[in-house]
Amino acid sequence: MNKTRPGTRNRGRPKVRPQALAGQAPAARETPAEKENRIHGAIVDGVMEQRLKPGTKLPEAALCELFGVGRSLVQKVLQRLAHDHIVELRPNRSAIVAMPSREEVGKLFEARRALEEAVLPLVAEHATRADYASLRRQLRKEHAAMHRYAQTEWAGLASAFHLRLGELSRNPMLQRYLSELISRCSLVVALFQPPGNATCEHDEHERVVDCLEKGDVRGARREMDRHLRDLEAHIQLVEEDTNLSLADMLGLAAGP
Amino acid sequence: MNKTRPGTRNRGRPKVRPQALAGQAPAARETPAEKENRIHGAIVDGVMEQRLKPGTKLPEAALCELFGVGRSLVQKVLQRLAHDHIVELRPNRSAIVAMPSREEVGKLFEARRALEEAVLPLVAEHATRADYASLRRQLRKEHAAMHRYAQTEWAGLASAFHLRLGELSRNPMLQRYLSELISRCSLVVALFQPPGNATCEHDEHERVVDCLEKGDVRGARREMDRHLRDLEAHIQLVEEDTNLSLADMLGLAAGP
DNA sequence: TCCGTATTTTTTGTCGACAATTAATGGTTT
DNA sequence: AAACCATTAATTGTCGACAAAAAATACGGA
Repeated sequence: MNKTRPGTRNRGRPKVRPQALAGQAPAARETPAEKENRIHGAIVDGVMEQRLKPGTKLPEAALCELFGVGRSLVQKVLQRLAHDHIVELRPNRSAIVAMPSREEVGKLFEARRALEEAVLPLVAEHATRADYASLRRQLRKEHAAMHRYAQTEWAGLASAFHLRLGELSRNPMLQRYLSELISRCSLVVALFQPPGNATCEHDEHERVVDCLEKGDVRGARREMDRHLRDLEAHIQLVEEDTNLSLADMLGLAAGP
Repeated sequence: MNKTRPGTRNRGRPKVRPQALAGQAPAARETPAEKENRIHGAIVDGVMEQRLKPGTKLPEAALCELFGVGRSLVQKVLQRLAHDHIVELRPNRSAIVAMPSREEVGKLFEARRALEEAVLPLVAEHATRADYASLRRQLRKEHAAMHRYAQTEWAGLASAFHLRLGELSRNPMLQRYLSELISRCSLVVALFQPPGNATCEHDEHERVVDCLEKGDVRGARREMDRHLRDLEAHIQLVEEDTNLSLADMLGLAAGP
């Protein structure tokens, strides 16, 4: 089901380029946690910016060389990524970038709607006037980016809005779950959305804030639900294959 | 090598008893995943049944000997437990059983209420008559256990009810989040509830099912909210220290 | 006796080595 | 050629070794 072209064998598969990490040398003294976050972040960024497409193999040895660390660390990071559903971890096989099925995507958005709505009452309960002001400021930036056609930036700001709502719930657990779902959603949105075909949401975010500020939680939930269904409706499935090197996908290409 | 003789300066701290794992010998051929689950399960059980109290240190070396595995596996399991917030992982220190603060407990229950209510509409949407029947059957068992004063069994069945609702939502992500929150709640409930002082919930679970079956989602949510607030209200904070051995806490005491 | 410091012991962080498993290759037969 | 099986190569699973960090202990002076 995966192999769309049965005839082609091992063509331009992602290969390691050992000198790639020279450009991104690790900082002077790095704490263990920083090391781990550097690797984790590099992979997450690669996935989010579509350099690492779903199904790409991530062999431990390659990552070790690219980041200049041992396998223990790489394994720990992969473990973490697997828990966030960013990579898929199969026994005795290379880890691969997660490729959610259409059904999973449906469930994913369903879960996100449920959680995002569940968070709104808490936001309304805790948010101060200053919080709303900062939300509005953020929305202005978002609008600006959209009209500048700065797509990646806009995408980032758009999910930042939802993440901020998670913060404003003042509940660490719900916030964490929500961020997880939002990340996964941006992943599939980025994935299934050919560049240039951005969902041009008018001001659905604004409407949510309007309702919240009026104290109309019910209305806010309704708007949010609509907004998220809109988002889901605009994605479409495409699958392809490139032959970039793994180092390139990770943004670790050697400098000039 | 390791000390084989009882410590001369043993102040009753949890210590390792190497022969303890003889009673719980690993099965003939164990797949890697099974191995991992065995360890994970043993610790989870230990925590859930209050043998492992919050703050108990879990040194890697001790766990290695107890379960007869290397440190890699133990580390992986600890990592996983940390992600579930069952243990706390501090850099360069032993992992300890998680000890949630009072505030965290509050937020925890808040999150659980939010999620548990968010799940109910989906349950109402997907559940068949057969599902409700099986729910009722489970409730009868629960009742029976309560009237038999089988506390641990009852506690297990009670959370099984909530877990079942998670299943019936037919949404893997929400189900996972909910299980996580439920586990943590049972942890603190078990923790803060002196044995014998069980919360005697009358039939709050039944009422939720009643509403669901009538299609009254709103009412179900109200009942669930009340039920969970009741539960939270009955816990109280106590902290103490025992001097059982780690092997005992893990239920790995030597056989006959 | 109490407190701050030096030393020893315990414990984790990280790595490479070897075994086990899976994928890739090559050769043989139909 | 295509399918099948044996062999080789690539990759993960698991472990113990060593170094670094923290804790526990021992020591010396006020």
